[in-house]
Amino acid sequence: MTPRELLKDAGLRITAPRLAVLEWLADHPHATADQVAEGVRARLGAVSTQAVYDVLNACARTGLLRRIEPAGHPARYETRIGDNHHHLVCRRCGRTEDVDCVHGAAPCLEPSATGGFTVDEAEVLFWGLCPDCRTATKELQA
Amino acid sequence: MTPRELLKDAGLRITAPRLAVLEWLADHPHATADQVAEGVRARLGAVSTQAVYDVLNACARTGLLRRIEPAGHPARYETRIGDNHHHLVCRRCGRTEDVDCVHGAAPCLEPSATGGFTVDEAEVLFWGLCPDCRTATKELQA
DNA sequence: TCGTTTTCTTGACTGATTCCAGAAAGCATG
DNA sequence: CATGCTTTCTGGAATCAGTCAAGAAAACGA
Repeated sequence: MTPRELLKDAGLRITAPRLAVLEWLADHPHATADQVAEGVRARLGAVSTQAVYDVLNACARTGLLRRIEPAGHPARYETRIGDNHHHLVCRRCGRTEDVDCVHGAAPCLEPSATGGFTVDEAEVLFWGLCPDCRTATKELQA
Repeated sequence: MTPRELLKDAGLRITAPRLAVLEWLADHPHATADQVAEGVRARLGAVSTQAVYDVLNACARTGLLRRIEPAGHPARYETRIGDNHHHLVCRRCGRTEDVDCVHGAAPCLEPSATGGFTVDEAEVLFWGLCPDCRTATKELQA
């Protein structure tokens, strides 16, 4: 589906900032709001920060985008949705990559005891160092 | 081990704020920095916010405390460490509860492809609504 | 084309957390 | 049990990601 169709189906108005955000994000997964704003401005010229946040929030709310919020790092967004995959996050730079599920379909999706909670999502985050940061850290220590 | 011994073994100086934080947190798991500060002040009198953050960071760094940072909520701390258990977080109020691992020892600890990352932790967070917030939400809708 | 509704702009604001400089402990040593 | 070095605490300013609010501008159903 094109971004245009996606917006329409989600009941959102079709605007230049929205199209630009969705298109740019399709080519640059796991980008931060800041990076999205930069990318969108490169295409459209001036776009307010607020507009970018509005678009990201509206799309995340309607399921067009998925938001990942790794502890200690700004949120990142991706257009790959619908398949519950997980993420690999670099502790140092926040770089994020997709990880498909190991144990088949839905791993760890069932907590052993919900304590009365109504669970609607299981989030799995793998923490570590990306290749670049590993190299950088080693050099620091040497 | 007493808080005193824990600090000593970790190579941290034994100070009133540190003892108070560890003791209070042992009785109040999953507390936020704010709640910890309040609890500590109730015992010791004036303690700066900064001191509380310093203690929490120092203890988290040396492994005496575990920090949980649910997206959109302030960080929470707990003294239950060493057994890689997971958490159940309420989307609405941030209330956090422990969840033991379903699939035996280390579930989902192995991503299918690390993409060059060095993984050192697998974090699993279950999102949902706690009993109180579920009730509150229902009432709102009614 | 019009009027309603949503979205965008600008700018101020918030909440959690960190940075900084100096004062006040802790503790290994003599 | 003094001494001095080092870590920690205080107080206050600053940061950062993100939100709130009011008015202007654009979308789209009729």
